Amino acid sequence: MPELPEVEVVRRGLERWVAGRTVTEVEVLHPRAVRRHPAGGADFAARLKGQRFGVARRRGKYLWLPLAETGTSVLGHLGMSGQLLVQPEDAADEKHLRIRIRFAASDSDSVRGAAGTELRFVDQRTFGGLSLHDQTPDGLPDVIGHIARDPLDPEFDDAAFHSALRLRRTTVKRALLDQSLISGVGNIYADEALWRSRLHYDRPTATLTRPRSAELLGHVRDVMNAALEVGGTSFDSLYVNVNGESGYFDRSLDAYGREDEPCHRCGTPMRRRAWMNRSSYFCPRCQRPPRAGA
DNA sequence: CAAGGCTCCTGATAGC
DNA sequence: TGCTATCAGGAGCCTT
Repeated sequence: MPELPEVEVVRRGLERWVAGRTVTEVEVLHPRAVRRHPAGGADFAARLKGQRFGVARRRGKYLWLPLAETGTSVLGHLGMSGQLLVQPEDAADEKHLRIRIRFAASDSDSVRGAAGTELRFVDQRTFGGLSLHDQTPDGLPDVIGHIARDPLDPEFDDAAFHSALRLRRTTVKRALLDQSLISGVGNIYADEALWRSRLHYDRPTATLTRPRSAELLGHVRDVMNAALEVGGTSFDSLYVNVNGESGYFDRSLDAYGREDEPCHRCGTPMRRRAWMNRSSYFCPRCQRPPRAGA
């Protein structure tokens, strides 16, 4: 389940292996993978052919590859199970291969070690996809104008985030998952940051003091940076990191998936609650629910 | 307009 | 063994 750190790892892999390469052929193998491209798979392939990729960019969980000299970008979202893989052209197709992008083998294609490789979008559950969009003047694909800056963005405005929390009539975990308030936080890291902050997921955002929201934001950043450290190294190895598997989940989770296991802080069994068609994991002792009607 | 709920999808797993 | 039910979840879209 890729969240911001995993997507950033993928972005770095794309920067290393794909930037500067020229597309020669595009195969769309599943229509759902281009459903955000209204003109359809054939149009997507035709318009991409012959274009040269610039350096991959990211906001929250969205990433995009600007096409040099056109003012358009290939926008990608990995959804729940998406992967972008750089594979040798002769490698067997993955079971859930959805889109294949082949590159020129010309002399101008000077990405070190990338000769004979192609870019593949693989996605089991088909929540993710690729699409082509015009860019706004600030370089953002036009369809993600509503996505807020993410907490690792140097221009993220902490004070504005706090003000927005105070104004909202919602609860803290909903706010963390609201990509128009803060982007890049998914269910897993939301639970982790709330656990670290000793905040219950149902606490109304309007009750958060400035120090509390600052602490929460700090923990969100800590959790993401820790995951990035584990997954975001060694981009010289083709197969390891372009797929965004950080290995972080197995080792370092304090909340997510730990129902009935002892809280790493106080030993109380962790609980799971059905919440918004998914789960919230929390420590009933460290993360006390808000008073009814508070 | 804001808030919250529904829905898309496939594979792993549990239960009978 | 083989079937069915349940769960996982990002974010666009719809309803209230």
